[in-house]
Amino acid sequence: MDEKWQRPRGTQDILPADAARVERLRRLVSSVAALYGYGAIETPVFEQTAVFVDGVGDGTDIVQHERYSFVDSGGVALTLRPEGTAAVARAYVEHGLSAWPKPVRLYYWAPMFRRERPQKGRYRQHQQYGFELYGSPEPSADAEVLLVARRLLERVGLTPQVLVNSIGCDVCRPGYRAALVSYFQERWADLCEDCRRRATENPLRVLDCKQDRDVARGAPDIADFWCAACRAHQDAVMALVADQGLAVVREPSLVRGLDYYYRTVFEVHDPSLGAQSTVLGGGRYDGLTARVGGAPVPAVGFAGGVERLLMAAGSAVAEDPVPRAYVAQVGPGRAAWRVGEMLRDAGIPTEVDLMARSLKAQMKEAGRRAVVVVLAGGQEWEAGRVGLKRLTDGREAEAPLVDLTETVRAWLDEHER
RNA sequence: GUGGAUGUAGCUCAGUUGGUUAGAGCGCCAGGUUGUGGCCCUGGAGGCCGGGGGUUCAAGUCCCCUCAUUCACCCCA
Repeated sequence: MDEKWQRPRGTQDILPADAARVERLRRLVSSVAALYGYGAIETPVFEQTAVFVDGVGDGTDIVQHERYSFVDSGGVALTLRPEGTAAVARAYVEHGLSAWPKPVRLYYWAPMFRRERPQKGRYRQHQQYGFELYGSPEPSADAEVLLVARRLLERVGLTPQVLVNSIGCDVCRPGYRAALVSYFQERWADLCEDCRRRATENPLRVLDCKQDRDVARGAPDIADFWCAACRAHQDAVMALVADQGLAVVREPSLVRGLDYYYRTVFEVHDPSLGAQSTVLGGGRYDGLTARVGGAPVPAVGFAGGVERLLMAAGSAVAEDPVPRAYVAQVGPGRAAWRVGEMLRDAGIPTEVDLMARSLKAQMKEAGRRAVVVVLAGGQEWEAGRVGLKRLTDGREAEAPLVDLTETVRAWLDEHER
C-alpha cells in the first residue's frame, strides 16, 4: 500500500463493529451524567493557543512538546485541543457561568490531540469524556465527582481501584517542595538522568519515577506538610466516599502532570492496559478560571480515555445486537422492494437485495445479517401472501400481507427472549 | 524524542541452507436442475512479499535506508 494514503500516525479508523461499542459507551456516559445532573457542553476542536499554554501550564509536556499548533491565514495562533478541562474553563468564563446558580455541573465527550509517540492505549487523536463540577469548594464536591467516576466504571463492568492524594495548596506546597528539593540534592548521585532533570523542573514528579523506587520511597511525604485546611479537606473527602462504600487508597507518590491541580488529585488504573494504565484521572483545580481570564472559581473534575475504557471493559460494552429482517425476492418483480419499505414504515430494521442475486444467494446473505426472512413474489404474492422463515430456529410460515409487520415483529420478539 | 520487536491475500499465518509460475485456513464471489440460508463438494477472484537502494547468475529470504505497526522509556486519557 502506498504510504501516501495511510492514515496519519497515531490516528485510527473506527469500523462499524467498534463504532457501535463507542456509541454504546457514549450513551452510558450520558446516562450517568443525567443521573447526577451534569449537562453536556461542547467546545471547539481548536482554541487560541494561550488557552492551553496559560491554562494547562507552559511547563507541562502536553504544551511544551505535544502541541498540534498552527497559525491560520489571519495570523491567529491556534492549537488543537490536547485536553478538555482548560477549554471548558475558558467557556465557563466567556459565557459568565459564574452567574449561574451554583454548583454548575458539566460533562463533555470530545476528540483530543497530542503529538506523542503512539503505543498501546496512547494515540495522537483520541477521545475523552470528562466531568466538571464548578462552584463548590466543599469536600463533598470532590466526593461526588469520585462517586460519578465509580458509577461509570461499575456500569462498564469494572471494579475501580481509586488512588487519591492531595498535593496541597499555596500555603503548604512551597514548604513541601523545598523539603523535597533538599532531599533530592542529598541523593543526587542516586537519581537517574530523567529525575535530575525533573528534580529541578518539577520535583514532585520524581516521586513516581519507575527506576529510582528506593529514592522515591524514602522521600518526605506531603501528608506531613499539609496545612490544617488541606488536611481537613483531604480527610473529609476520604470519609465521604468511604461512607458510600467506595474504597480509595491514598497514594503519596500520585502527583499528576498538569499545572492547574490543587489539593485533591486522583487516578484509576487498570492493569490490563499495560504501561498506559490510567483509565481516568482528575482532581481539584480551583485556580484554573483565573488562568484563562476569569475570577477564581473552585472546581473539581476528571477525564477518562474512551479507547482505554473500551479496552479495559472488554466484552462488557458489547455491540447491541439488532434483530433484522431480510426480504428476499422470489422470481421476477419488485415485491421485496415494496415489502422492505413496509417493514421500515413499522420501524423494523430491514434489508433488501441490491445485488441482483439468486434466491439462494439472498438466503445466504439473510443468514449473515438477519433473524427473519420474508419471501416475497411468485404465486403467493399474487394471492396477497408472503412466506416467512426464522433463520435462528428454522420456523416457517405463510402470512397474508396485511398481517406481515405484526407477524415479523412477533417473531423477532420471540427470538429476543 | 530514545531503545527493542515485527511488516507475505480482506483477516490469521506458512514459506527449508537465497533457486522455477509465492501457499494454507478463514472470509468473499459463483455453481452443485426452475422458489428456501447454515453443513458438505467443486470452481473462481484477490499479493509490485510495506516502500527505496544494495549484494548476487539468482532476493519474500542477506545488508543499508525509509515508512508503518507494536512493546517499553518519557508523559498521560
